[in-house]
Amino acid sequence: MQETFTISELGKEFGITTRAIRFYEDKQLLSPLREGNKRIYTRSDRTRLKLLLRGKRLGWPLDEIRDVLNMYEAGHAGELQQLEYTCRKVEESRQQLEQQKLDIEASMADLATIEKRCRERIKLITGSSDENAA
Amino acid sequence: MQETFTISELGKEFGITTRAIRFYEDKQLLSPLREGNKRIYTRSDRTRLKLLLRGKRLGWPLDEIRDVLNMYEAGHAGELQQLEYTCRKVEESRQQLEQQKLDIEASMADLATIEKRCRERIKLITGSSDENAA
DNA sequence: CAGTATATTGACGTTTACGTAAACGTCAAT
DNA sequence: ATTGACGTTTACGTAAACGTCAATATACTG
Repeated sequence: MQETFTISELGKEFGITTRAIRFYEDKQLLSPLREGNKRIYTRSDRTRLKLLLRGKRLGWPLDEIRDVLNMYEAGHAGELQQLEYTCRKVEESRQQLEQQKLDIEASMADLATIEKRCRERIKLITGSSDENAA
Repeated sequence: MQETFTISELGKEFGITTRAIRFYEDKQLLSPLREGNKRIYTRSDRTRLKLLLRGKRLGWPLDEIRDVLNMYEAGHAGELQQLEYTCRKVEESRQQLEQQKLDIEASMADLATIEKRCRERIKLITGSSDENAA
């Protein structure tokens, strides 16, 4: 694996535009190095981006994602206040995830019901009658 | 349980504004009856709203949620085309949910790591040293 | 050295999901 | 008769999350 990446490499890898990546930087979710004025992304930056996109797939707003991302570093913080704050935030996120988990279970069950009904009706139509036979 | 509901009843029950509920109607996610020009919501409408909000907690856009909601009725459809289309859509949604499930597992694991680090550091600070003792 | 590819920074446009206010109707209670 | 709580429509505003130029710089490539 490479040590560093360009913006377009990351864009291709994750299927997003460079505009989006710069936007994330604007919103303080990334802070790549500069070589001249070109952005250089480390493997750590790449990981942050990967985590960011995971958060997006869960429908989280960018500022929440930013907070979670910052917890990774805050876990090493020196100040008690900061550590305790992070702990609380972790709990919040955990609860959100639990709720989403429940929502997923429920949705899955519903989809299963729908699909079953569909398949039964399809079988009824295509199987038994001659209505549409050539 | 009541047979019907007013817009503000539903608003209160689910902690959303009436403006939001009307907006969902505008976007074809709800279609309450009218009594005069006042909206009357049946229990079925209420269920749709509940499912809608579940979709929102999963970060789904409203038009996707609308499609899923419509599957409930499409499951009873008469046309083969429609039934097969619905089946495909169900599969899509199922895959999305699977992906979100994976994302949740991964996020949970990460949060656990962060919390562990935090608690260890906190123990180090509050437990051993006299740095901040009165 | 002109051309192509890749990068940059603005600036403005767009979509989604509502919020907010205006202006009005309806009905019950004071 | 008016006040207050609820409802309505219409219209404009707004925050988030980018997309879409345009103008510019830098680098390599034939």
